[in-house]
Amino acid sequence: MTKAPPRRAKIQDVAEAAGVAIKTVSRVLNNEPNVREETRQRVLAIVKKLNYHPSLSARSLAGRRSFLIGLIYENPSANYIVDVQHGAMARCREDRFQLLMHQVTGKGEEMERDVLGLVDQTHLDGLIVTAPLSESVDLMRALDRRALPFVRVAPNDAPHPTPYVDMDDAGAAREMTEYLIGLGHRRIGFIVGHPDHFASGQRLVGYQAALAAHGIEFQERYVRQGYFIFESGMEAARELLTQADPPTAIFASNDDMAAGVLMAAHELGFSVPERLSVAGFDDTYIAKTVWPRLTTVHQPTYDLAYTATNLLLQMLQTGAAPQSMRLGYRLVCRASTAVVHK
Amino acid sequence: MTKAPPRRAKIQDVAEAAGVAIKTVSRVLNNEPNVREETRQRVLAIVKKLNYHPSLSARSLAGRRSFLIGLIYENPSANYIVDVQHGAMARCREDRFQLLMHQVTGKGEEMERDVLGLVDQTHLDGLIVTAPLSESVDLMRALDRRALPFVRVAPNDAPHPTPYVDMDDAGAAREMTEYLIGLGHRRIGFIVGHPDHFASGQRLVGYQAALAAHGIEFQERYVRQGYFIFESGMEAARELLTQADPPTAIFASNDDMAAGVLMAAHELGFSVPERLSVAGFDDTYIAKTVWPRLTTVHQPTYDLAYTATNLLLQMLQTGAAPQSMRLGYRLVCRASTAVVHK
DNA sequence: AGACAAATTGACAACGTTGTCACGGCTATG
DNA sequence: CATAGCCGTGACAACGTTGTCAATTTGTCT
Repeated sequence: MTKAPPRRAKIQDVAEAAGVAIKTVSRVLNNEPNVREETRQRVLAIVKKLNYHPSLSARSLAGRRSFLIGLIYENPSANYIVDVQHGAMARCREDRFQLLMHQVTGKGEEMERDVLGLVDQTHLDGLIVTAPLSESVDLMRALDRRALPFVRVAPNDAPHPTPYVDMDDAGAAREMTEYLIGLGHRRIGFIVGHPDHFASGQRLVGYQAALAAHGIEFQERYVRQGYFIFESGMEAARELLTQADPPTAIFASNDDMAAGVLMAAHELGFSVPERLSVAGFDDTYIAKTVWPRLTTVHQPTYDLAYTATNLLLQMLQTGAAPQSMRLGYRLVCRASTAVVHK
Repeated sequence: MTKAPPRRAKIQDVAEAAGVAIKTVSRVLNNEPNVREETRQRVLAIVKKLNYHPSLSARSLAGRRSFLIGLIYENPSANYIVDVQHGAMARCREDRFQLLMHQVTGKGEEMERDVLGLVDQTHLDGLIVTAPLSESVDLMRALDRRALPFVRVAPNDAPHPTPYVDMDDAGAAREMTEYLIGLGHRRIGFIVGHPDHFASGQRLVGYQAALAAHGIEFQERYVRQGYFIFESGMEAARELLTQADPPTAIFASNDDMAAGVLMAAHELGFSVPERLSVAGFDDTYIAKTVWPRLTTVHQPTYDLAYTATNLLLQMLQTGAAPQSMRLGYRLVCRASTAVVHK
């Protein structure tokens, strides 16, 4: 019954079985040139037969790289970060890299220590930095000092030679605002995202640009500061809706806050979308599960992460920094917005 | 300006600076006994001064363990899995283990190949298996064959010597059902969870037990099969609500499905909780963001994962399988349930 | 003081790969 | 027909730790 667990095959076993030197096996496994096709096939057959898998540790030690990539994030909504994780994971699998997720604790120096601790302990080959961590100049400098390749899934606020992947936040926000204007709305509330995020400012810029383009006066009283979380959206909406001449539409800088707006609207008796239109941003899972379903900007979260990981792997292989990329968005019109009420 | 990136300190550098052998440094770093306190302090000082961090690869290679733990999951809701991840991550950090998340693709044999591929390639020290993967007897056997320690975050349906961490699904479901009965409901709909999950059956058992205890006849027509996702809850609720004598309350086996029930109720004009009470299960983020907020069972997701990881690390250190554990739940009564309408 | 046990330390060989370099055989070139 | 160069291959030394075991120091008991 109890069979001793079979010893793991090592490169030597494969080499002996194939009648070649271990170095040749190594060459085959790493797709190095200068191996005769016949030899390559013979080795591959044995590898399969023995179910041989090279030891990550040995490879790392000898090859001076860990095949480990880090993904650091601060405190995003679960739906968002899971998409990011899966995008990065998918790309890593293609090249047999492993992904180490790391939720960063603290701010400022404490945050830096946390990240550098991870980097030092695990000897990562590269790092994927999500917003708003990507906005810390100090962190980027520290990573440079360690000569650690990294890419950012975030808009490039502070110019840095490192590549990044982003989307046109300002353009998307402008388009959404224009959509609301097109529905006849003139008093449009806006809830700003977390001040630590560069994207927050960009989305505000887009909102303002749309108003200006349509000759609508920008009014401070229709703008509130939020923090990308549900409660902050609810709170902001309460303030916006309880003033005289309340907005007929509210555009929140992400879906979580937009869901908060819905909650406040329900509490205050504003029916959506009859008396109040609500728009979100991101198109995360929550947008489809609240009632009414949210009109929002679809952000290609999965693809952003996949692409960022792709750039990072390119960097590791070529040693050179590839071009940054900007991915597209698209408006998703659902049930939370409608033509303005009389 | 451009300073050559300083070579990483290695154990030899520490040893020389401290005037001891590398083995002594190794002993200090691994908290091994038989090092004089004075020596220990001297070494630690140098370690700090040089910002020395042992190489994971070298440690793994020499020590024959990877300090890597896998966490595999299938396709759970984002809110749930993020809690699991963070619970496991927190415990890993305490012992300087790293966590490798892995979303499993496929079912049956394909799923097994996927998991074993991960295990073989990374040479994991241990694995955390979440439901419903934990229900595959074949997978568990395969892990045994590889002599890989693992724990399950799931109820123990198929007895296996490996420890698990779970909660009392049947008891919780029974309590929630009794709460609804206490509100005067007699026609209580129930949406079963995904059939692959053992917990689904347990929750149904709890529902049935509550009905029986209060002399309420169990009726098939008030029960529908769901799949733990939003759409399936919505679909099931549509069916339940459009029959003659529809239920006055619906208990969904998780929050995502309960949110779907709310959506269906809105569509069909059933106001919640006035005409229909709705209860969920899990107490994930979604329960607090839908309107009305969901009455649900709080499941200690984070703690389940933390505890499971703790058991796994104990296993790795002692070599023996520790006791399985059962954690507590609690009813969270919010706005989606009310006394039955006339 | 001497003898023995325990605590502390070090030398050296693993661990399983990849990098470097050398070697023989073959092909193309003059 | 010699010669240079490339291709395919292998021998062997890293890589930076931990495990083993022997050597040395320290402590304890007569």
